[in-house]
Amino acid sequence: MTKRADKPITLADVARRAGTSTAVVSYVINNGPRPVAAATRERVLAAAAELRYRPNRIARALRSRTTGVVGLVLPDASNPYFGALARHIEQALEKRDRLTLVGNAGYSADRQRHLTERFLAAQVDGLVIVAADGGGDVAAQAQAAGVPAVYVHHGHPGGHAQVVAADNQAAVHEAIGHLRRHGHRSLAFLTGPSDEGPVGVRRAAWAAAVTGDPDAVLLRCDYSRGAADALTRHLVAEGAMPRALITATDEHAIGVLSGAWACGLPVPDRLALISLDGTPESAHTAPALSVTEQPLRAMAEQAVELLFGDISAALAAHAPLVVRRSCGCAA
Amino acid sequence: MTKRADKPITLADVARRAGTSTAVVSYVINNGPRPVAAATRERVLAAAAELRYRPNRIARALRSRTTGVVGLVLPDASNPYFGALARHIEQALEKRDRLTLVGNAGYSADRQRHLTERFLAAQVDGLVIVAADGGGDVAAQAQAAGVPAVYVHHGHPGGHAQVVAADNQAAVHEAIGHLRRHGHRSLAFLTGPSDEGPVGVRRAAWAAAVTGDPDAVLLRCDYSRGAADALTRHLVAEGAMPRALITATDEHAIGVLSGAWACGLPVPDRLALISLDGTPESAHTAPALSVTEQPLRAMAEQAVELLFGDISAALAAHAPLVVRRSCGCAA
DNA sequence: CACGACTATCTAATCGATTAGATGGCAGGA
DNA sequence: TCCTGCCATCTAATCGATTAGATAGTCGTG
Repeated sequence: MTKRADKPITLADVARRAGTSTAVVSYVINNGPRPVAAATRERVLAAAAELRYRPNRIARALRSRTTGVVGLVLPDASNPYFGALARHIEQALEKRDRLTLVGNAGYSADRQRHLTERFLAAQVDGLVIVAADGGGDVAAQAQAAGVPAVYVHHGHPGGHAQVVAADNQAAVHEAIGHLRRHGHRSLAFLTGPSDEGPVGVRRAAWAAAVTGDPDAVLLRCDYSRGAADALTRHLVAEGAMPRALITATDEHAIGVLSGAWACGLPVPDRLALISLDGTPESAHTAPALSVTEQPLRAMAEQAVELLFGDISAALAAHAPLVVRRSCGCAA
Repeated sequence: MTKRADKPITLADVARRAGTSTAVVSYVINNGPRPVAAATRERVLAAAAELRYRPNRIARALRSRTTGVVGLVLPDASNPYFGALARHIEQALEKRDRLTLVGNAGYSADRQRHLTERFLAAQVDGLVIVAADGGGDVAAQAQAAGVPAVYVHHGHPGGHAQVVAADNQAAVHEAIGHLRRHGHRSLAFLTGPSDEGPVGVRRAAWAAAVTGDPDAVLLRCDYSRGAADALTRHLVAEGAMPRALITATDEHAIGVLSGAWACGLPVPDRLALISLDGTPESAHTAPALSVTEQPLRAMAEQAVELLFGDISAALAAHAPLVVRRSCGCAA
């Protein structure tokens, strides 16, 4: 990266121009902590404007020990669920005048730890962690350094950091209830390879609700459209495709839709489908997905409030059932 | 945000523990600029490890005038195209040991400018700008402050910042050629409300290729699935739906697919479709979209290389045609 | 007219890491 | 033995903003 050419304007430059000390300039810029005479204030403001002075937040951060920057650890921003969540978190932080440092940790505990370490070195004021299955307790790592941290979407079992998540159990019950009202008695469930995190909660809620049903099938594949697509084609070819399915994520649901289309399996006529994420994606698939909609915005806002200590505990937000076409309801 | 409780370990603490001056500790931590005796180096390293010393990058930044942080200005991270691009950019920066500050400017020139201002105050070492239609020339704003900046996806007309974009014109030609080989003579084009940026290039390339064809229809709607969905339903209801369509973005294509499904219009039989983005989304729609695939990763890497001065000009990257189902080709 | 009580400003220490210049010690050559 | 060089290390200035403590003016009152 090319070196910056001209030296930037400093507080001292403005002070010189306005004929005051650096202290009064600082008082003017920050409206305090001491008052400044109106006339002087004018001169300072004018000088700052003329020189196009821009306060150096790094210097301020060094002195005040707070950077106004919050770190956001994500699994993968290109997954629309996490992308949307990230966007809402960034917005909630922006509203509080904080900047957001992001990092994608993928699904690796190591990279998660490494990223957190770098954020801590950068002196972030706080950390929002969107954890994937099986990471370490990075919030503890941050808290050991005196930096507040909260989890969103997925907490660390045994850790004592706050966690913001939707009420997944209620969501699953709504989905199951709805499909049963459509007359389905046997409900399959498609989830990821492990049972950690909110996805595990979802699976457990399903399992509890279908105990006693010998036909209740548990399917698993990676969290990707491609994997769900392939699995669907395979099941259809084997004649083993269930008639009603709940998917743990939209990625799964979209992959199933794609596989079903490729096999000529009509949805919802031959396959009723409800997904448990409800990202904005789900409204415009073919057919449109019925979902329980994770309140991403509310979750993001709660996480930030928690981080700032504005609230002391997160409420499990309700994930309402949004009925569209894939469950079998009419348009 | 709660204040941090215990005072952090500083270089001076390590020096005291190791029985040396702060200078040697610094030399050890940074491997230079002066050599340190092996025995001393050991002692310093040991002391640092015992105290769990973590260098304060803010202090380092103040002194060295470089923060190791790059700002990334996005329109909207929850749009999967931008989300995926953001992810690749973050990764390319990470590879060079830089942290990424993100901000979503929406589609507002004002918020774009505001965000840039904040990034500059935070002393970013550089700026990667993914601009939406109609923003101001924020790269110029950065360069005036001596901070290098590059545009990705969309440059600013008249600005003299570097721009990384795919070869959209070639992509459009490939798409048109492919649909013509399917026997379509009349090709419609769906784009956004304005003709700025790469989308404008795409539209212009289409317009040039279909001059003389009185049936070539230009359609416009907002960059959202919902808008494209609604437009499609409307056109089908009016009997005005074209038989072959190129969409400027995947968002448009997905909306069209969704609308077509809802109207019972079969794709590709009654509507052949090619989209010009080719995000990962497009592989798992129903039916799978044929696209010209924007080389997001290559674009992200070029942008970062450009920012660091590793290359002096961007090559318009090729956006290959990926044939799937929506154009009418068989699986 | 002088003194306390303010008000408006200035001076200078501070945050933590970097690094040029100063210093001390030891080896080898004259 | 003394000097030159070199190596390892130390001292202290520096980056830019913040802010407590010191210092000038100003006003009112006894």
